[in-house]
Amino acid sequence: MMLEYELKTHFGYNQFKMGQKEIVEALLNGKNVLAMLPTGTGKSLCYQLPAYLMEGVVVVVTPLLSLMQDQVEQMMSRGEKRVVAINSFLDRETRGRVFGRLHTYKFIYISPEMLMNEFVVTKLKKLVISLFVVDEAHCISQWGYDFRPDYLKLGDVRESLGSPQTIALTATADQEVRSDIVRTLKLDKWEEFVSSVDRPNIKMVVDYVYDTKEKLDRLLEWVSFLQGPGIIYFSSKKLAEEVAVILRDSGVPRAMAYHGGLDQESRILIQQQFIKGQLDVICATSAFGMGINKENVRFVIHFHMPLQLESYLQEIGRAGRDGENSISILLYSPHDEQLPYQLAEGELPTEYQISWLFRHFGDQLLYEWEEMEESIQQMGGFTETSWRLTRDFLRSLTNSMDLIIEKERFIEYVNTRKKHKRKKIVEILNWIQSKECKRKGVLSYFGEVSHGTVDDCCHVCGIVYDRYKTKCSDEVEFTPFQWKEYLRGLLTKSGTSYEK
DNA sequence: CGGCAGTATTCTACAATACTGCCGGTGCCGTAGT
Repeated sequence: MMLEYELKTHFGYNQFKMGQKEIVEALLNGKNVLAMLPTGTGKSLCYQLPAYLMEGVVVVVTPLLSLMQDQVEQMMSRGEKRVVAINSFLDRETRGRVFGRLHTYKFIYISPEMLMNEFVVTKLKKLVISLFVVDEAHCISQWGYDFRPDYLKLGDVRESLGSPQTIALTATADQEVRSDIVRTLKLDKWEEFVSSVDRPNIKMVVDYVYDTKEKLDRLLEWVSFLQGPGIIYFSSKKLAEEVAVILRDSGVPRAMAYHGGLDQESRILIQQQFIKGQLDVICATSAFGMGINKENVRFVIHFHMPLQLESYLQEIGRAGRDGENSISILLYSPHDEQLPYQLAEGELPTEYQISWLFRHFGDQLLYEWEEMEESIQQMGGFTETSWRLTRDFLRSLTNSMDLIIEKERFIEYVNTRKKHKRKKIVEILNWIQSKECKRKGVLSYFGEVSHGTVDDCCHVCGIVYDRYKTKCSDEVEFTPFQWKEYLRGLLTKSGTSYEK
């Protein structure tokens, strides 16, 4: 009753969406919360509403500056002026002003990296923090160990802020990731709200092809067959660009590539054009997605397999936000898993690189190596990510440490991480190659039981492909599984099996 | 693993083939600031 009134006053809604009220109540009862809610179900309301009923400021940790910006603008347009984003976009002058009147804000959005800054933390300590929010909390587990290590230190920051009441929000996290989040943030008592990851309106297809050439042919067939708009995911920026060109040259003029190598301006432009319906197809890398709210995406195609099932689920989850039927297609050809393996390994230094480092620099690693950083990275052939991990390790060394022992410890850590990454790839690979219902496979990975299948579920259970056929063009006839016969013929002849 | 670019090779000179080595995805921050 009471809460509905507040909901109406602050947000203008008459009632809560599924799951929101319970979370709000738990927060108002002083509990820490880990909430897993599907995207588009109003995650931000879960902390914004309680914020108004609590004394003090809300600190929101967000992974992307663009998300931060979106949130702030959205709140401003709703009339909430006491909101600020603390990030590297702030020029010196604004920064000074912001810190000068920090206590006047109700919502402070901030990146994990900024929270590592002592000055920032000192300032935050002086405030009464009613709620500490970690948005997209799966980033802790997915990025924290190597890509953005500051995510892993959020728990320490939280502690130094006096362990304020906390809510971690995410859309996709299996049991392991959820306990990772809780452990990292050092939540002692917490309540979990986990809703199903199943999206019955998104149909799942794995399309097994013979090689890359056939994969490209299949991709073009699918794109001309399927109703747009759609997203095609690649693990290569170059290929994403190339396919966008091919599509534009072959009857899909409104296709563009999107990846992290583009400058900020083009990224925003392409994203906006897609959202506004001025583009039909986006050829993207994993850079595309977080925070993109487009209702009517009709298909998601994976040209390359993602590095883990969580990513897959998150990426196909960008389809069918409007609840309408949508289709996801993963193209798999034998040995495709090699690319994920390579990418995953590139995040970590090899044992050889670590040994080389110790052999060549010995005691220097305790003191004067930082001046030679660049050349060490170059000479040792460290990737940007693997070097950062190595560098953080070197920085943690002190004079009193035994280098041999520390080296072994580091190698062991790296091996554990490597094993974990390989396991993730094996899991998605097993799912790809399994002959079971695809939905069932994904759900059981997330610890859920499939609630029975409908007629239109996945390529194993059966799909009415014509439902996803493009409506605005008179395409020639398309037989979805004709290629299978062709493939079978090929394989029988060569005697190889693509399922091994 | 597969694709690609650059170089080497090849039965005399242009153009095709072979060999070698490398690459492949995600994003904060940076200074000084009360």
